[in-house]
Formats: sequence, structure tokens, C-alpha cells
Amino acid sequence: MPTLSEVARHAGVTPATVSNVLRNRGRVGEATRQRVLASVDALGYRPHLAARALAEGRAPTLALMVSSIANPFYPEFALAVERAARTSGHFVIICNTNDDPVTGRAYLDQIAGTLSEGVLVTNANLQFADLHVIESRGTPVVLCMWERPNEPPGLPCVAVDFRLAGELAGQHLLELGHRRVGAIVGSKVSGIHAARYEGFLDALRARGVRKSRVKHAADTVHGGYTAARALLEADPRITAIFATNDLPALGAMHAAADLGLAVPGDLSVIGITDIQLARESRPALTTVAVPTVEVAGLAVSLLRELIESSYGQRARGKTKVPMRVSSAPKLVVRASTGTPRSS
Amino acid sequence: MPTLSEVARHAGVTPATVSNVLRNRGRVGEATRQRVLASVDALGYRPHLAARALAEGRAPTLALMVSSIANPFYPEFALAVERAARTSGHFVIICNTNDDPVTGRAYLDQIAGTLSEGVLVTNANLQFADLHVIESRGTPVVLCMWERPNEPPGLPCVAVDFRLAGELAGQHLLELGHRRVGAIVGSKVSGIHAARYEGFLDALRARGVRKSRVKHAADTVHGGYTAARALLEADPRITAIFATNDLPALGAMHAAADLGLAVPGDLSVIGITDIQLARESRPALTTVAVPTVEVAGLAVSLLRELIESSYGQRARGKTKVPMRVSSAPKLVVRASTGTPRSS
DNA sequence: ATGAAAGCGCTAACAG
DNA sequence: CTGTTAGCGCTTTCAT
Repeated sequence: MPTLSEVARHAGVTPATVSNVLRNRGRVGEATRQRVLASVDALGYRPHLAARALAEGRAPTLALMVSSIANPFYPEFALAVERAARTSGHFVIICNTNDDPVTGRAYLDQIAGTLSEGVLVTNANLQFADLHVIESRGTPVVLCMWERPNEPPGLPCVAVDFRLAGELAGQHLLELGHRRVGAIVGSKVSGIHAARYEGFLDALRARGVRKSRVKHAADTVHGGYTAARALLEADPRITAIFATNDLPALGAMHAAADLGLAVPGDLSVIGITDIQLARESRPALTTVAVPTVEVAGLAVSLLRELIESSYGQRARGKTKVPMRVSSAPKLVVRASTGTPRSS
Repeated sequence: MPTLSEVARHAGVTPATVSNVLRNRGRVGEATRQRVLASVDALGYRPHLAARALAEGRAPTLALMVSSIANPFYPEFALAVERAARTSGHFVIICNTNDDPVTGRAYLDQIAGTLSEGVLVTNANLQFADLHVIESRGTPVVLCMWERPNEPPGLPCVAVDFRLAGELAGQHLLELGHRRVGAIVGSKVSGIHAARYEGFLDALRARGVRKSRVKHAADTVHGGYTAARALLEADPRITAIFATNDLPALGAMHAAADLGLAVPGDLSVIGITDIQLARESRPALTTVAVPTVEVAGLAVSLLRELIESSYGQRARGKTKVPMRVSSAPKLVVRASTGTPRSS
């Protein structure tokens, strides 16, 4: 790989000049400019990003922490993040914590501030303490899917009103006439799905429905499958199932299929998020859509701002931690919900 | 972020010594060693990866080129790659080409050799010419899913016998008694699914079946859906559908559902790859499994070898380009295939 | 408009 | 065993 100074020599100028034309900085004579450019592609020169990063004191990448890219929501989100990041010339390093705080810390320790100049965190089961350490070392962090707009987490974040999402799902079911509905709640230790469930309960309460069965489950198709079967066995009269996420909702549909129940004829199913698969399942899943792309955009731009300001003021005062709120989740009615069977 | 020399000062030694204890190189007295270690975590020191990369003349990451992480196969593969890469201390940068050769080249240009010391290529619609440029600049490249073990691509690769995969799928259908079977072939410009289709045809021929309908389609659920409907409309007597990939196979199942056909009662469906979703669909998809994790492992280790040897001999002779072949694809019978309807 | 020089944080001989 | 001395490739004042 040719270096900057080789290009300089080839063009009969100094490295500084080459650097200048490449960055379009300080005025350079049009003549030399052309000559340099010619040498650049005569030699097939490419800037060495690591060297540049070192000299500039900043890195060309952003890190995205996810619990597992195997959960199809994350690739979708990652794609949106990548698109947004590219607009500022950043590459994205996706770090799979595998839901393990230790792995997460290892990534953070190594990448933050040296390979990446900013960190985006989704629900990756990270310790807030670790994030604060990163932050205090000067690497901005933003939480991507904070579930409670009214309770800031003490870290920059973009929030989504997931309580509302749960409420919308509940309302939809009730409006269809369901009264016996089971709930499948993602059982993250962090209680990350709690707000959604609360919203769901709020909806029930508003209509005077007091009882409903709940089952906690892993945030996977299989988790939803198991939970749904348990729910249906405990109370066969259930006519609808609400899941705090699409994956378990899909699992619930499979459970129905295996139990010989028609969806939505015998059982309605609703999820939250609106991942790609929700559109592609049969029947297509009714769900409450979260503005994924918007969240990714907000998160990246917030992170960028934090990065810029961190280079600005050395001693940044205790300005209060910023939070962005995404637009509201929206009900998307598809084919998995309908009126309850008239048993 | 504290630097190496700050740690050195704090410990009362020179940077070189600190570097030595950190890398466990040149023998260092146990006393100073402890002192240095103490300073390291007193200051919360973390090595600056970009600086280290520059000094060592090598990068701590590997690039993984994929056409779109939205296709669920890639995250699965990426996860396996990441695991393998971590064992050699590499991070992985996932580059989404979005199936666009220009985007692909842009990534390659910027990342290869500066941020990443090696490139892994899946079916990302890249120009071989671009890959050779990267290689000639000294950055090793390996193709991850070469489909024809017998026709080396002229670039290091790990091959999977996809022709055999197609053949196994065809045989399975024939053994069940199907004679009218439609095929859905991924229509990549690169003809990347051609080998699979050939294998399928070989199987038919071996049993004296001469006719079958084909439909090309995008490598997505929706593509498979559309293709299946077209196939079924063109010939309603088709009793089975073979798809060169799982995603289109899933789409075919949805088409059957919408057409009121039972799977496998009225229509059998088989795919290739065995992605996670194949297990999770209803009915679960019969498919020919490709050893994804093994391929990822082989690809990473081959790439590592190439990297090491590229540092060794400056002028590496025209040693012939290496190829690794994965173990054979295997039929996985699940619930989407059965004997043809006795019409 | 261009060049000279210093330095980013770390590693790697080679001395001592 | 530990210190000295050079860089790695690029950017960036500050001169000229």
C-alpha cells in the first residue's frame, strides 16, 4: 500500500500538500492539485484510516452494542444505524454481547474511544456502571430504545413510548370484543418489557377488565410458543394473546397451529415492534409498530452531537443529559386479529 | 483517556517497559511488573487500538462483506464469523453492500488494509476485479460460500457443494413419489444459485423425470411467494416445490396457505440452507442444511493463515490459491414435505 | 501557495 | 531486566 509521502514524492510536493488537497483544506494551486490527484490514482493510494485516526485524535467508527444479532430485530435496526452513520462517514462495528455483561464490558473496554468514537447501546444487558465508565473516559454513549420517556435513565438516550404501545395493543383487542386475553411478557432481568405490559393493563382497566393471565418468556419465537401453550392450557377459553414483542407473538401463532386453533378465528394474536417477519408470516401479524428507522436516525444524530461537543469544550459542565423521544408507536392491523369466536 | 506514557510515569518506568508487561514480551522483573499493573488500573488505562495498529503495521479487525444483513442468513453467518474471529482477537466490521457493487467498492477501498487486515466475502455482488485490487495491495481476501468445489474461482475460498445440496433436495422429493415439481431459483445476476438447480435437475434426470417448471425469483420470502403462485397457476397439478434457498421456500409455503393448499398435504416444499426460521416456521421447513458454522470457521482460519503468510514473505511466490471444502450438505426432513396427494 | 517539523499513542530493535 | 531511539502514516501549526 502506497503511503502519503510516496504520493508526495511522485507528485514532487510535500506530504503536507498532498494532505491538503485530499482534505480540501488550505488553498492549493489548481496546477499542483491536479498533479497530486493524478499521482494518487496512478499509485492507487488510499488513506490509512488508522493513521488518520491517530493523527486526528478521533476514530472513524461507531460501535453498536446488541444482545444478539440472531434476534431479527437487531439486523433491521443495525441496517438503519449503518445508513445513518454513513452520512457522517462513520463505519459501524456491531458488538454482540450475547446478553453477557462480561462480554459487553470486554467490547466496551477495547473498542470505546480507540476504534470507535461513540457507542450506541440497545437492550444488550449492559451494566450502567460500565457505560458510565466509558462516558467518563470521554466516549459518548447513547441508549437507543429507552422505554420510559418520563423516567430519564441518567444517560443520553432516545426514548420510545412503549407503555403506549402496550396500551394500543390492549385497546385493539378490547375493541374487537375480547375479554379473556393472555399476555406474554419478555422476561429480561432488566424488566425491559415492563412498560409495555403496564400499558396493556391500563387498557384493560380502562374497560373494566380486571383479570388476565400472564406468562413470562424468553424474547424468542420458541419462548412465545411455550408460553402460549401454557396460557392456553391454563385457560382454554382465552380468545386472544398479547405479546410484548413480535417474536413471541409469532411463536404464539405457531402454538395455535399446533393446537389446531385457527388464527384469528379461534385465537387473535398481537405483538409489538413490526419487524419484517410480522409482514411475512401467515397470517400476517397484527402489531404495534415502533419507528425503528426514526429511532436509529435520532440515536446517531444525538451521538454525533455528543461527539462534536466532547471535542469542543474540554471541561463540559454538567449540562443535563439529553433525551430524544421518537414519534408514537402505531397500531398496524393485519390478519392475526379478529372478533372473538362466538362460543 | 490515559496513555501508555502516563502509566509509565506513574509507575516510574519507561513506556517500553509498560508495553513489555502488557504484551508479556521481554522479561520484566516481577516487582516492576506488579507496579506497572497497579498503575494501569489505578489510571484505568486502555491501549489505544488505532495507535497499536499503526505501530504494529496491522489492524485488529476483519471485514465481512454481505449483500444485506436484512437477509436472515447473514446475521447467522456473521455471528459464527464473529465467534471465530474473537479467538484471534479480531473484531468484525460488517459491511452491507446492499447488493450494489459501487457501495461494495467504497467499503473495500476504505477499510481493506487500514481498518481491517483481511476481508471475508459472502455473496455480496462484488466485482472480482475489485477483490483482486485489494489482494494485490496486500490485503488477503477469502470467498465464503463458493458453490463449485470443482471450479476454483481464482481467489482463496471455502467451497460448499451446493450442487449436491440441490441433488439431495431433488432426491428427497422424488423418493416421496413426486413427479411434478416446480423449482424456484434465486436469480442473482451472478447465477449464484445455478449449481443448486443443476443438482436438482441431475436428481430428476436420474429418475427419468424430464420436465419441471422453473421460475426465477429474488432471494426473499416475497420473491418465493410470487414465484410459487406463478408456478401453481401455470400448472395446478404441481405437488411439490423446490427452492434454492430457505427464504423463497418459506414464501412458497405462504403462497400455499393463501391458495388454500395444505402443506404438505397438497403441496410439499423444500429449501436449502437451514436457517433458524426454517425450524421455526409452521409447518417446520424440510431443507438441506449447509454447515454454516463450519464454513465460518474455515473461512476465518484460512484468512488468518493468509494474513500471517502475507506478513512473512514479502514476495510471496505464485503459490496456488488455497481452497477449503466444507463437509457435505445434509437433508433435514421436517414437516413441509410428504407424499403427493393421491389426486 | 507550499514546505518544515512536531507529534498522535504505541511497538520494536538495540543498547546498556 | 530496563532504557533509548526510531519510526508507523497522517495531520497540523507555523514559517517561508
